[in-house]
Amino acid sequence: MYRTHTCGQLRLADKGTQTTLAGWVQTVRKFGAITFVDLRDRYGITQLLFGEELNKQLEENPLGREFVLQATGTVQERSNKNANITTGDIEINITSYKILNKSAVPPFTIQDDTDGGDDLRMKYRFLDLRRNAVKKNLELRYAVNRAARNYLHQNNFMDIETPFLIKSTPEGARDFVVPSRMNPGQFYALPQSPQTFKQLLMVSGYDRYYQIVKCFRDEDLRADRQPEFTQIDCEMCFVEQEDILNMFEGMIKSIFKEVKGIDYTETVERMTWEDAMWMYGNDKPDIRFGMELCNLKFPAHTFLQKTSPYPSEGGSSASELIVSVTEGGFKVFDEAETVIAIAVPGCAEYTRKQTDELTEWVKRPQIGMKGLVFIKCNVDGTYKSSVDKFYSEEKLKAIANAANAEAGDLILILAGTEERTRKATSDLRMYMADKLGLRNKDEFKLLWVTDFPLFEFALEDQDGGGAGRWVARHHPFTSPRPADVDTMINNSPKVADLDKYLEHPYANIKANAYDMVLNGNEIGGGSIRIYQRELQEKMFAALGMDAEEQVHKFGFLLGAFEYGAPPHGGIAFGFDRLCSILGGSESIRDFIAFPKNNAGRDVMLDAPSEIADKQFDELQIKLNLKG
RNA sequence: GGAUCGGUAGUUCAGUUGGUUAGAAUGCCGCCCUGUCACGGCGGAGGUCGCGGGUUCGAGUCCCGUCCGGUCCGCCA
Repeated sequence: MYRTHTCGQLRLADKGTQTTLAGWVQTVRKFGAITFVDLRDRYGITQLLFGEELNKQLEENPLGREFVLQATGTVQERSNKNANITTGDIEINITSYKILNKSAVPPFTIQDDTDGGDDLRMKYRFLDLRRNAVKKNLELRYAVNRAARNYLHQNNFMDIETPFLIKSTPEGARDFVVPSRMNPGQFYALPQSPQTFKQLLMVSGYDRYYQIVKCFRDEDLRADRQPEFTQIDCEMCFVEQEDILNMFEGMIKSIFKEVKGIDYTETVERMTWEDAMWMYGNDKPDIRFGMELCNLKFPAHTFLQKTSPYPSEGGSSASELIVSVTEGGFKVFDEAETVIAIAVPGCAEYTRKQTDELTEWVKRPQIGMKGLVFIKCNVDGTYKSSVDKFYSEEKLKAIANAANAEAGDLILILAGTEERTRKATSDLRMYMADKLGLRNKDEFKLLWVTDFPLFEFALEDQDGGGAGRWVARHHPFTSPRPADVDTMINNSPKVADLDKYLEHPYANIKANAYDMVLNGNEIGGGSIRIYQRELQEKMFAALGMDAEEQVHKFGFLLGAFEYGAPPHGGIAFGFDRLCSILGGSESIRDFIAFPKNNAGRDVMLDAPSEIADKQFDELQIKLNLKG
């Protein structure tokens, strides 16, 4: 037997117990005739005391950091206790020990505040995983996994595995492909999600399915994006959107309760995609704080005209103004497609240096604005702006009112083309919220965003000269809202005038789809699916697939829909991202045991790598590298 | 595909206007120390300044290229 207890187990109540521990040497503190050793395992750290005799043995055979040690002795009370660790009241008076294995000097310290950089830690990930900080993240991940499984099991969901070697259907993200030796010249694809399989399982009558499953996408990475990632993938039969939303906000609340001890009792807020874009400029708004967008000027885009929470005063067809900003002779506003303001609380005292810094921030290429207009709403009721010579104090006050600004607030205004300005204002809102500490990582706020557009129109040539086509915003199996089904069936997807694609009936079709948003992050998304062959064919056709291609790519699904496919829908949660948000981290890599770097490489394995000529021969594949 | 920041001791970093032998902390090695827990004291070793080229009397420092890493945009149904 290697051990009788773990290094996190023994307490003062165990005084006098004979024990054998096994673990890794964290530190060695030598004091002439006695030596203290901190022994670490997964469960904690226990102090070992080597007395005079054993100390002599240690001098002949010294211990080093990360040596694997087995030690036997008696639990005794410490004369100086350490309140920082759970075993701090006791130590083990060692009577015998054995070095089970030596260790090279590790390239960085195995401590919470390690001296190792990310690069080095990833190369020696097996050492990094010994650190408490990383271990806690993996423990949290396992807790989320358990909580999700418990909830889904209690609600009759059944875990069914689906294949990883499947068919390539390059609709959305790029597929990772795997050559088939037995079928030369042919390739499997790794699943971007088990989407079609879970729908087939619904056709098969497994009315509540789930899987915590790896998915693969061959796209460029980010701090919160990995080429292989894990989803909590779910599907249900005989449900409407409402049923799904209720079931899965239940799951998230259950996870909050079990993992974080948080009673999330309030109803999860809901918002249409149009409202989200209008009020936050973003389809995954962080609603823990205000600073909603104030739309001072905007083009006649469809989504803006319908749900404006600020009813326009009369309004022309080109732009509807809450407060006219086109009367002051300020060219930037006069010529802009869109002008949007936000009121930043309590920042009216910003200095010239600080406002200049904000201007530089919005001018960065990633944001891409040409400048920033500000209005200071002074505490004494006066207004001071960077456009004083164009606008009267009354006008500034009107803008401040429209933006819900209070005395002491700083109004920031961006102007430019619709899409860019809306996104930039949204980014600026998040940036200011971070600056003001309004994004507390221990505060959690959920939101359902619903009624996404079913289609997006993709111009193949950015200058507008080339062709364009409809693409599915969610995926091609998403059903339209019941109210929009007829619009879809009765209209041709053909767009005659590319400049006016927004006037095509398809641009207004909304999907029976929903995203769950947590603190400004999309943590899950799903939809009610199409389950009739006719509608699915219409959808494929709208995306530019002719009948032959449809059968070639998705014949199995269309065929299945002819044999009693039930109404169904589902959702998939980004498991890694959910864990990182619950753990208060920006990066999902911290919650993955063996992550890839931002070039998709595993720096520990040094993968991907070249393969042997023999392997190419067996696959009958030849390389044709460019450059 | 693009933007941007970084690469100097095992590690984390500093290095002035281009100028003597490239520094600090920590880790490592040796000696001392019976109550430490970030132990302490004394001493020591440790460098192809990512790589290649250029400018210069002289380059860690300036220029060009390249490789590696971080972040972001595009992309991610």
